[in-house]
Amino acid sequence: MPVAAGETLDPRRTRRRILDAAAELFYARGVNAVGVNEIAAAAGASKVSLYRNFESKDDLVAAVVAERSDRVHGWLRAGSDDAPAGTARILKLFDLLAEWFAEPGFRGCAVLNTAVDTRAASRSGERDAAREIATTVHRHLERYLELLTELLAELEPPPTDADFLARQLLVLIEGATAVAAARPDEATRSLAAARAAAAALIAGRS
Amino acid sequence: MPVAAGETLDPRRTRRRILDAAAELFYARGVNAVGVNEIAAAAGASKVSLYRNFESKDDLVAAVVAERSDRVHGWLRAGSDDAPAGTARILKLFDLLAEWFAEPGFRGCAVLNTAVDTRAASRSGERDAAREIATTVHRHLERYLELLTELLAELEPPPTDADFLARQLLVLIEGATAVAAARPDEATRSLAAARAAAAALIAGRS
DNA sequence: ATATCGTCAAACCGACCGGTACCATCTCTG
DNA sequence: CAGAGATGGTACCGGTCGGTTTGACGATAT
Repeated sequence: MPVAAGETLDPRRTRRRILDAAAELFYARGVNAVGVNEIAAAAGASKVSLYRNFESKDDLVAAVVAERSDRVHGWLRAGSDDAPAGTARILKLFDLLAEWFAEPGFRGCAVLNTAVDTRAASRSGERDAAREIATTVHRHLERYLELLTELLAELEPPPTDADFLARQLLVLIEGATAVAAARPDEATRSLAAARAAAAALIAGRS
Repeated sequence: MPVAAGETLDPRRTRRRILDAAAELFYARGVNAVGVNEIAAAAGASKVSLYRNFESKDDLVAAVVAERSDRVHGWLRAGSDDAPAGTARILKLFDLLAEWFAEPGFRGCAVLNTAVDTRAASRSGERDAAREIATTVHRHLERYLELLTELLAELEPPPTDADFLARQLLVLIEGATAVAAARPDEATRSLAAARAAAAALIAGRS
């Protein structure tokens, strides 16, 4: 959820501004509750420019969620490799999430929220963009598993059931995110519980 | 997610049919993707009847989600008290969820999904119904914590940190639900991971 | 038989939806 | 300077949204 450091803020590039405005509005209010007119206005762009850069609203949604997934994972990887390898590095992920959850505009995992918003379309394979969104969601979770599996492999001794343990940690992360989104006032408590559970599971690995 | 046994199926009561139709459509496609016309048609009722029974669409949504929360918790309590008290009864919750996740129309937790669908409205306290929805979501999670705390108290010896442990189990449950909703093909695996994590946390309680 | 109640279909309302056409403007490149 | 391309403003398209109105129909109870 952090603003990526390396990206240019407003180089007057229309597509960039539209993507940023859409990401913010979609995250705050949901894909279905935000119209293209409002996105264009918030981006300081015209609707024509929006449709010159994106085939459709669904296409814009797909682009936004893909970028969001990239940013989340880039942020997690960048933020965790400071910590010493091993258990500390895994628990650092939870500390990073704690920062995010405490931010004012926190509304849960943008990727999974978008999956919920577009749940109807992404099933029966109607639109290309809808399927693209579903693919991004799948990939988002898989990248979580990849990251967790890598970090688990750094343990000494490495766990024999790294895949299974990684999935448990993923469930803890997404569970804490979902509960925290529904109860922002208890976000810190839910994340602390998840972090402690992660530590206990790692310590008791087989 | 089961059909409640004790309720009359179709006693020609209009309000009942509207609630059932709305619940099904909302769950399958999301609150924002279903219009009142479609709900009335699916219920075999007229739009006038819908608006005689509910003040607004938001009011209907609030009624649907409240009923859903009741049904879920009634189902979990009824299904778990068959199992012997102790660890088995807690793990029985995960087995019940496993059945649910395997059903064809599974789309995640209806209550949390609705919270995501209505995330914009339920914040700034605009509509009464929107706040009612937020309250139902809060209560839904609290009932989870109450149930888990009760079941944990039955352990021998009871855990000293039952509240904290209950929150960990809640995170596992909702995490597994969220991940399973995004990846129905891996729903069973995610839930198995959550169940094993729950067992480990309970076994290692302080 | 009359009155009441809930129901129905259909037309209708203003607002907004996603998406497009048209044209004036601006800014880069040559 | 000239031309090309991207941009923005505005009006517009058909369709759907949540919600209301009207008037008739069929019960049920007095």
